Amino acid sequence: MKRPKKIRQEALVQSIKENPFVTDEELAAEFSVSVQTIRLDRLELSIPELRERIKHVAVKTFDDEVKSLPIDEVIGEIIDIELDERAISIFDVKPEHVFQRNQIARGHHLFAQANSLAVAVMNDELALTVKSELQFLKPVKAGQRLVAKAQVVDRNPEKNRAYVKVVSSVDQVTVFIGTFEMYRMTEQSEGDEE
Amino acid sequence: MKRPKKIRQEALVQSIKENPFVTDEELAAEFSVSVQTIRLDRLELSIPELRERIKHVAVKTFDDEVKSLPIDEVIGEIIDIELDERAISIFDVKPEHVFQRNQIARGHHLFAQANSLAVAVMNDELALTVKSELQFLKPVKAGQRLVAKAQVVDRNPEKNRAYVKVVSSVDQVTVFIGTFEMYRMTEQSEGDEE
DNA sequence: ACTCATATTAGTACCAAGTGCTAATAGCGG
DNA sequence: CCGCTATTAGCACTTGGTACTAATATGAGT
Repeated sequence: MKRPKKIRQEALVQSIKENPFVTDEELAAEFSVSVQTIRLDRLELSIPELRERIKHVAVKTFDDEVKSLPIDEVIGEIIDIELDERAISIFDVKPEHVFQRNQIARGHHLFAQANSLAVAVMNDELALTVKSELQFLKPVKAGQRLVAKAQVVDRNPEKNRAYVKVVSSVDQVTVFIGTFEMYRMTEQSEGDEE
Repeated sequence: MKRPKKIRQEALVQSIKENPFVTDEELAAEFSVSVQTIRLDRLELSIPELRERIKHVAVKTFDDEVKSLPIDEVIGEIIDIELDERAISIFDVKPEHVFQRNQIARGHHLFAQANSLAVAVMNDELALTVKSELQFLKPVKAGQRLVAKAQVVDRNPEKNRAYVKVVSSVDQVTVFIGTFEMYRMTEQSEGDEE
C-alpha cells in the first residue's frame, strides 16, 4: 500500500466525472474504504459534495437553455436586415465549432449561418431551402469572426421561389460563398405537401 | 380571499418554472405565506422539492452532454462504413431540429449529417469540404429518421481531391441529395495555407 | 524491534431542505 | 353562530453532507 491513496484518488476523480450523481457512501463501497476516507479525499481534491456537483451541472444546463433558445432561430447574430433585400449576420467561431485536430471550423457551421440568414431575409412566414451551391474558399479557425452578407438576387413569385446569395468573410477576406434557392411558403401552400 | 389560493398556486408554478433553484422559504417570503403553505401547495401541485428539481435539470443536461459529445464528431450515428468507399448514418429528427412553426427540419441539420458523413468516409486524417451542391427534395419532420448514404464517386489523388455523393432518405423516400468535393488533408499540407 | 509520520476509521455535533404527521387557528359564507 | 376550507405551527425524522476530535492502522527508516 505504497501509493494506493494516489491511485484511489485518481480513480475517484474519474468516477465522479463519469457519474457526478454518486454519493460518498456509494464511492466508499466502490473503493472498499470508509465514508470518511472518501470525504478526506474529496477535501484534498477540492471536489464538492453531491448536491453542489448536481447544482453546478443543473445551473449550466439552465443557462445553456436560456441562451440556446434565441440562438436556435438564427445561427449567428443578425446586425442588419432589410427584408426581401439583404441581411448581415456575425458568428464568432468558438472551440466547439472546429475540428479538434486542426482548429478549422466545420463546414456545417458556415452553412448554418448562411442558410439561416437566407431564411431570415425572406419576407415570409417561413421559407425552405430547395437547392444550394456552396464554396468553402478558405479555412476558418476558432477565434475568428464570420461576417455573412445575404443578398436576394432574384425572385420568381409565380413559382414561389427566391434566390439568395450569401458571402461570408473573415477580416474582409471571402471565405465562403453560398447560393440558395428558396421556396416561399405561403399560407395556403403551407403544410399541404408530403 | 375567495380564490387567492388558486392564483397563488398558478404564480407558484410559474415562479418555480422560471427559477427551479428557489427554496420553500424564499417562496414563502415571495408570496407572504408560511413555509407550510408552500409545502401544501407543492404537494397539491405535485411539484417536487428543490433537490429533486435540481437533479432533474441536471440529469437532463448530463444525458444531453453524453449524447452530444460523440455526436459532435459525426452528426448522426454511423451504422456502416467502408473507408474510402461508402458509409451510412442515421439521424433522428427531434423537436429541437425543426422550425417551430411547421415542424420541418432546418436545412443545416440535413447538411450537417451529410457533410460530416462525407468527412468520415474519407480515409484521411482530416478532410475539408471545398464545394458542395445540395437539393432539398422533400421536407422532413420531427420524429422521422433520416438515413444518409455516402458514396465516394471519384478521386483525384494528385490534387488531393475526392468527390462524395450523399443521398438521405426517410422511409426509403429520397429527401435530400448532396455532392461534396472534398480536400484530403495530408500531413505536409496540413496547416500551411491561409 | 521501535518510532514516527501518514493514512484510515470512528464518532459526535451540526446543517439545509426537506417529508410526514397532528393539531391549532383564521376567515368567511350561508 | 356553525361549518368548512385554508393557513399556520410544531415535532420527529431523513439525506447527504460539513467540521472537528480522537483512536487506530500501516508502512518505512534506522
